[in-house]
Amino acid sequence: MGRGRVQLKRIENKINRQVTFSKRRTGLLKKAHEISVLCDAQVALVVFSNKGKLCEYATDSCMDQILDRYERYSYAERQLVEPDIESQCNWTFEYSRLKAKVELLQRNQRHYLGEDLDSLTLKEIQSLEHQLETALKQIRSRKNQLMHESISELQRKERAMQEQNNLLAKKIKEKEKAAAEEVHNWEQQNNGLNLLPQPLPCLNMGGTQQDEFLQVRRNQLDLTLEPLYSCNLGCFAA
Amino acid sequence: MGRGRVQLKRIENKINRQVTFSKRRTGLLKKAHEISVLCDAQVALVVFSNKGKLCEYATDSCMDQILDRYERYSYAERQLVEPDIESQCNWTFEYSRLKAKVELLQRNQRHYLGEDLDSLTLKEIQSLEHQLETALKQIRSRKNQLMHESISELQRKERAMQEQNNLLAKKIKEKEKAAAEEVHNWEQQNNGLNLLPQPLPCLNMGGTQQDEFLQVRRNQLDLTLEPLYSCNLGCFAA
DNA sequence: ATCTATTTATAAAC
DNA sequence: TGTTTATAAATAGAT
Repeated sequence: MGRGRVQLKRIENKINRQVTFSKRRTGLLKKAHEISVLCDAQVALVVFSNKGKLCEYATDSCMDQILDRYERYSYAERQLVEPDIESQCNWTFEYSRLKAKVELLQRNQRHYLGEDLDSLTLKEIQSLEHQLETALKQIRSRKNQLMHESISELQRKERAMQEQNNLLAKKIKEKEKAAAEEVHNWEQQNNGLNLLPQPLPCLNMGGTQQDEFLQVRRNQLDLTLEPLYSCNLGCFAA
Repeated sequence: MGRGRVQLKRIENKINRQVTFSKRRTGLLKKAHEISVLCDAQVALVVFSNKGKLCEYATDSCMDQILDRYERYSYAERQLVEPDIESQCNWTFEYSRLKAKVELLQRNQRHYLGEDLDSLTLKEIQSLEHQLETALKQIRSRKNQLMHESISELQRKERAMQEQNNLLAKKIKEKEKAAAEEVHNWEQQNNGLNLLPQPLPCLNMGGTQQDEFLQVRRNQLDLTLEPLYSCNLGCFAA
């Protein structure tokens, strides 16, 4: 929307990116609010600009409530078997243990994402770098594998479709031939005696009769082929 | 947008509301994705229809990460009010929520370390690769910073030590000079008369007396210098 | 789901 | 950031 068509691709010009961000953020928040009101939906929207600035919208300003609901909803999906059963007495301990674990994991995660590095020593940083390099190698290897698989699959499909196309082309030819023969029969039945005396070129015949005949023949062919073409297009469209 | 102007007010007709919801939800998700890509922003969007159906969008499919970031971001603001207050009754829920969180974090961690990749789609793998590349850039940048700091620090130390060395060298020279003068005095006091008649070369004198004297002088110097050298070495070793 | 008339959103320019 | 304007997109209502 706007004077130029827009490509879905990072805007490289920093100024433009910032301007567009600002405008679209406004639009996005507006639309979030609209759907929330119009359709009675509960919406939570969190946006971090690439500079890290936070901007949020939540229906009725209940961000936490909605995120809680979200987590409940998605945890329910993730959790097939819940543990429970822990005896009451060591819950407190278990709970704080888990809490500590979560904090540690989150700290690590931040490091894996290149955040919060100031707390690390040079040695730790180097180790982290090495870990991520190794990980990246494995990830790229897996990516390549998946891409190769995807390519093979596509090639397989391509071959299958090519075969199907050939088959369809063959069918079309057969139909054409059949139609041509039909016309031939029709010629013999209706013009047989008239045509027989003229097997040799007759230069002064004038195109009229011949042309008319060809036109009729074409119309027949067209009518015959039309359903076939439709079918073919249908196959491609599917 | 559309044939009629729209009022920002709950659509009462249930059918229309549902249809509008469906259309606008699509639009909203699209716009969330667009701003995310175009402006390099991180977006998390959660929508519950009024029937309770969940629909979500998150940049790079990292909903949990973004919500985590959000919580960290807004945690600072909340910290004043939050903690305790949970009544016992929802401990069970809290506990399983934490447990699920731990599992999720561990799963992510494995991915960040390049393990357990088979469960990811190509798209997810690519997103992971991109995340790690970004992280690695930041990590390397931090590493460089630390190394530069380290280098500067070492250079500073080097300069300081150089100065100290110069100082020490100067002291040594002074000591040498002092020692030489002492010797000179000693010569004058003890050998003054004997030496005066021999200012001219005496080829047959034999080195004994002179050599002995020099040896004594050296010992004096050595004794004087030893503690100084130790100190100096101590500085380098530190 | 598909089709349009219309309203909105927004890219570019200032 | 705010305003303007030409244009692209979204979508309300109809089918």
